[in-house]
Amino acid sequence: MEIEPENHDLCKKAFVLAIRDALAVVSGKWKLAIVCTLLSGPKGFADIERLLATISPRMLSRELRELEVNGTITRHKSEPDGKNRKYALTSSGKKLEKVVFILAAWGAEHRAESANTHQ
Amino acid sequence: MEIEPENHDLCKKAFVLAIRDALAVVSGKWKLAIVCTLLSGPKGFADIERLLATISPRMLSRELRELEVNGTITRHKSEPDGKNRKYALTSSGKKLEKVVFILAAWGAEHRAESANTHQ
DNA sequence: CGGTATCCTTCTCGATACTG
DNA sequence: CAGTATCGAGAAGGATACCG
Repeated sequence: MEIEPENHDLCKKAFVLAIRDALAVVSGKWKLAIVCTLLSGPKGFADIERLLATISPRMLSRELRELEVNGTITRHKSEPDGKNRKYALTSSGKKLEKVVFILAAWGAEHRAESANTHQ
Repeated sequence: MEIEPENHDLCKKAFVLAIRDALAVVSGKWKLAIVCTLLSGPKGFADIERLLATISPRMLSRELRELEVNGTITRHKSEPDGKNRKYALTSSGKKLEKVVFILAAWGAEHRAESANTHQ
């Protein structure tokens, strides 16, 4: 992922693809929130549901499925026999922590800056 | 923006607000792309339209307005008399460059990692 | 506990045509 | 050049109820 500064065209194919991949995870009302809950370790459906408080089971189910499909989390049975499942971040998913922090840092700074006569 | 590692609850109010602010800019099909085109300097409507190639004037107009409202870009007349306008990043908008790169870097890594039997 | 099924509303985005 | 107006399709999201 090298981008030459003088090349104004950040719309290079690889760059655009990368951005799109990232946004596929980052966009969606609950995906990042779910990732955040999993940063502290694997969780069950009900755990996440409780942490997010206002999410409906339908949405949680859908978002989990999408995160699983795109390789951000895994779903596995916690007991060999059991019905209990746990969701956990993949190695790639764990690396989202950095992204989340950068995003939040910018968001906070942006909010502060906009507060002062938006300039 | 300090977050204690042992505190699993990244759903803290300030953190969530920051994330939401960031996503308000980052989400939307064209917003980040527009920001990318402006990283190399102020541009006119038609310039951006041409760089993004497939965007409709309606969407460009809307996305520009939203970015302006949320303090990411400014719109100003380039000539004192003129009708020509230029869009430019605010200082806060310029700082998005870092975010974009981190996002793209993660996206590229994620894509590569998912390619290998998704683990 | 860990989800699905159904239904409905709203928001997003694109196409196309037109304006000062 | 720099947009706005209108329309319509489809995706996103929520409420609620129910299932193994």
